[in-house]
Amino acid sequence: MDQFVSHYVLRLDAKGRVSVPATFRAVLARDGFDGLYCHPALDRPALDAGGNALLAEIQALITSYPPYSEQREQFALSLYGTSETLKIDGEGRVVLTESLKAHAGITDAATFVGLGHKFRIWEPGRFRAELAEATEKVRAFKQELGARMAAAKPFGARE
Amino acid sequence: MDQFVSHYVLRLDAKGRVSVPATFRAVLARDGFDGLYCHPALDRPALDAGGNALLAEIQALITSYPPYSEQREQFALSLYGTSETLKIDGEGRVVLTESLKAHAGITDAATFVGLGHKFRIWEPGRFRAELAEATEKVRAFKQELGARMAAAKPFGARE
DNA sequence: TTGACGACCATTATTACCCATGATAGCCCA
DNA sequence: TGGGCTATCATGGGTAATAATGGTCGTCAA
Repeated sequence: MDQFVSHYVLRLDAKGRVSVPATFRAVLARDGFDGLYCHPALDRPALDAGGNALLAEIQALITSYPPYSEQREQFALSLYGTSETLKIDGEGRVVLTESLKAHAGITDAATFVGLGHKFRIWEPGRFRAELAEATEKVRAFKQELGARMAAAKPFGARE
Repeated sequence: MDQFVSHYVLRLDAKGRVSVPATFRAVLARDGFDGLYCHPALDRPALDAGGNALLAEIQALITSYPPYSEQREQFALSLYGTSETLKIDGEGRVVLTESLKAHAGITDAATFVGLGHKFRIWEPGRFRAELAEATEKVRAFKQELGARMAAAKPFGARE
């Protein structure tokens, strides 16, 4: 598997260390990124984290705006400027910086959530609320979902 | 056969392991997926499971929404975030996580139901009820279908 | 010199891996 | 065509490996 899936709740120890889930570490290793790239999510009290795939996505977003444009400067600042490259120790743990923890409201535990090419880190209580809300909205979309899938692929299509 | 068909009731052992039906394992092997991709069904107390075909379907759904859109983030969260990639042991068994079992109400037995490119896992009692209800609806629908076909075309017409 | 950080080592619970058994179904051969 | 033989499957259990977590001890820098 080369995607981040599932979610895990892990605790921070007295030194602020928290284990990156072993399955996520395996994806990072395959991705070839040494360490963990991490930055505050743009519009949520959570952290985006990942490896080269996440970096590439950010780069694509920034370079989609012309050089020296306001948007480009602002995206570069708020993404690159707030990013951290965290070291992963021999046991697979990282130490989140104070500003990262503050943004997400993380104190003694963190929920790691796979989103495919990247994953997100939440304060567990906030994550439960976010998941409940997203699940609710996704259910409401179910009708549209059927229509979209029919348009995207012919019936019975397989890979 | 490269499709999941038929249904099987299998028991969980004391360690929470349950055998994936041998015929389903054969389909997974052909599909090339190592393990079992599994997530709670969106609008049913059951689990969707499968291999690359299911993963590709989910990926197609998510990427059908524009990057950074709210809908894409919500689908990614409620699908990837709640998914698990379960390992299949040497005897063809998996252990369902607590959250998966809770969603489906599975305790000591599970019904595996083939749905073509994926299959569904139910608590056996709930599955019987679901099947009865579906059968009822299909009967009603078939009557309507017969009436529509009769009205639309002469006898013996084919495409 | 004190506090933060990195490199190790320790512990425990869970998980993955291995072997064993009973039942069943398919097969071969008389 | 009946009878046994064998392969496969579901199931059960023991053990080794791994993950998460906690702690210790230097080292470097403020």
